[in-house]
Amino acid sequence: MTPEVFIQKKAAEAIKAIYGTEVAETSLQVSVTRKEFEGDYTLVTFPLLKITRQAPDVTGNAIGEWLVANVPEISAFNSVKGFLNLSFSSVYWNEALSDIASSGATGQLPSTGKRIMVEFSSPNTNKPLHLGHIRNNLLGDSVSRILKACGNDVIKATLVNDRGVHICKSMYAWQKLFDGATPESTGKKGDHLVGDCYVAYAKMEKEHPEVLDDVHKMLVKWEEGDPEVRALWTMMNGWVFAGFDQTYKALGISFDKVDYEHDTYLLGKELVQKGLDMGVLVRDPDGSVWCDLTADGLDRKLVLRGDGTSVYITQDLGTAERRFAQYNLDSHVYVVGNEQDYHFQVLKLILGKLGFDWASRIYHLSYGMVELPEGKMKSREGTVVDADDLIQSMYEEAKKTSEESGKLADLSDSEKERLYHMIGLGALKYFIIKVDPKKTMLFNPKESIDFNGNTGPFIQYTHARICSILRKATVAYGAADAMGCEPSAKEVRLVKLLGLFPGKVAEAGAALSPAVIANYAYDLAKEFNQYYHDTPILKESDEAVLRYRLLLIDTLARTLRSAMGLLGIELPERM
RNA sequence: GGUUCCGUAGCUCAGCUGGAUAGAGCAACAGCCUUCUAAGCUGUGGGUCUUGGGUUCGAGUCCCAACGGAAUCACCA
Repeated sequence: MTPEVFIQKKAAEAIKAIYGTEVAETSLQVSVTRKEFEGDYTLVTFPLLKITRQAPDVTGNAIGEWLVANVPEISAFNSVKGFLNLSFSSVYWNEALSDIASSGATGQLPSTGKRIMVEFSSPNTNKPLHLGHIRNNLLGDSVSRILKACGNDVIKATLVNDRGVHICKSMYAWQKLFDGATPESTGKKGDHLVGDCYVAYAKMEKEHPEVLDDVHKMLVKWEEGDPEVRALWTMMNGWVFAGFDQTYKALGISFDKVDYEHDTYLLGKELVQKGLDMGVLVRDPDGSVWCDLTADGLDRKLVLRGDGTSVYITQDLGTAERRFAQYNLDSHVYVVGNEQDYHFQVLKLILGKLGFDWASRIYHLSYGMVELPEGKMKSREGTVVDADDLIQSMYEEAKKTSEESGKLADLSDSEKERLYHMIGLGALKYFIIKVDPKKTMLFNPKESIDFNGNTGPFIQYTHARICSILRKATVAYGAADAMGCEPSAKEVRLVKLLGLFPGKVAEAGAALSPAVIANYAYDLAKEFNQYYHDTPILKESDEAVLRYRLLLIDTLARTLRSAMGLLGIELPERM
């Protein structure tokens, strides 16, 4: 039970005892006491004045006195205007720390028995990944971890967009202009080589618009299974996949289930027939099939062309149906940019009309674009921030900063490599993930991502500091040592923060927002650094206090690891 | 034009289901390393929370309108 819920319960008892009125526990407002005031938690008494028919202070004092007299955990109170500030006893905080320490501070919530699929990344195979994809990948990966911590069975899925006009364009340019170049012959990463083909094609089409006809012919041949076109397609996609794998590996991202569009693009047609039979969909005279959404405030939406071929949404309908059935899903999260808000609105509506009750349990995690100071990234204008380049430059930055500090001279080269990668990636991931997903965010390549202040490396550094102390400690300690000390105000603040973790995990899961966890981890790290600055730990002569402090910071380090782990960020023991 | 999202310090961002004097970081300035890691800590300056109404004991938060920005409204994906 959280302290807030505990107070709600006890305050309701107090009101019943004093005023003889039953109030719903959940209607009582409890919050953390602002630091300018004495106390740990605050009960807002304004809403109760209707019941008590007394002035705010009188009401506050009456309830406060009852709580102190009848609830051992509550040791003191003061009432300021409509705010009743309550202090918990040291014993209460010591038990709280003991509980957290013995549970391991993992942030894992009890099982819900639900299975959720999270689809993210879903790249096109005609160009390398860029910063926008990084945001998608990090959000998807982190939300998967968070939903798992919320007690769900999570399946990470991606749908590779490996067929269609876009890849034919790259293929066409390669045939015409690249003289048999391969990743091996050019030393270029496969996805980048294919990306170059795509750029070359765009240029070619601008000068000779007629080449588009050839590309369409190529697409028709692909659909007919023409061996030559298929062989080229297989080869070039292979290059791209190899390149993507490398980038995913560098980002520390993986999938449980990979779908390919060449397998799924024909799905959904049976569903369209079902919709027609149900009368949910209508066929126009030209043979095209539509869903009328005007009653829902939207337009008519095409779901099948007059010639019987699918459009984008057709396969999405079919893929969703297949996934829910095949995996017995309870819900499905799609991590897709907010440019597709309309698409998902339509998708949910149509699936609902087709009679699937799970349609309401489809969630579109709609995230904002990453913009540069000069505006949107445009691949045609060469203003995209390439994922591989960015990861590499973060590594370089981390290496430079670490070498300047000179603290790691005794590490082996491979340990250093690992550490630089961890720090560079930590900086990048945190930078992106700390921002509320739905907001458009800004990235300025000229001011490279910071390593000071509210950043990933700050939290990593805090962790390394704690580890350094724990390494030097010569006494053993355990959860029982939580009881051995009268905690200072700062220690109480830390324990209070530690206790928030499970609630933050739940909040982040409900909101599909890893940013909640990122900001929490920062608060923890910040609070620790202040504590660290003016509270000596290893020099403490009272052994009971020393053990208490070691336990406290150890629990802190564990919580930081768990929280940052949910963001896919590792914390080093030294840096 | 319709729909959706956004607007908080010079810049990048927090602000939980409405609660006390709106918070961090960066940048600027001033301090703190013979003391557990200075990627840190402390302090100073910086705000009519876009604007105007409304709801109520109480609004950055909820409602309405205006202004500003973004996305989308394809027989593209």
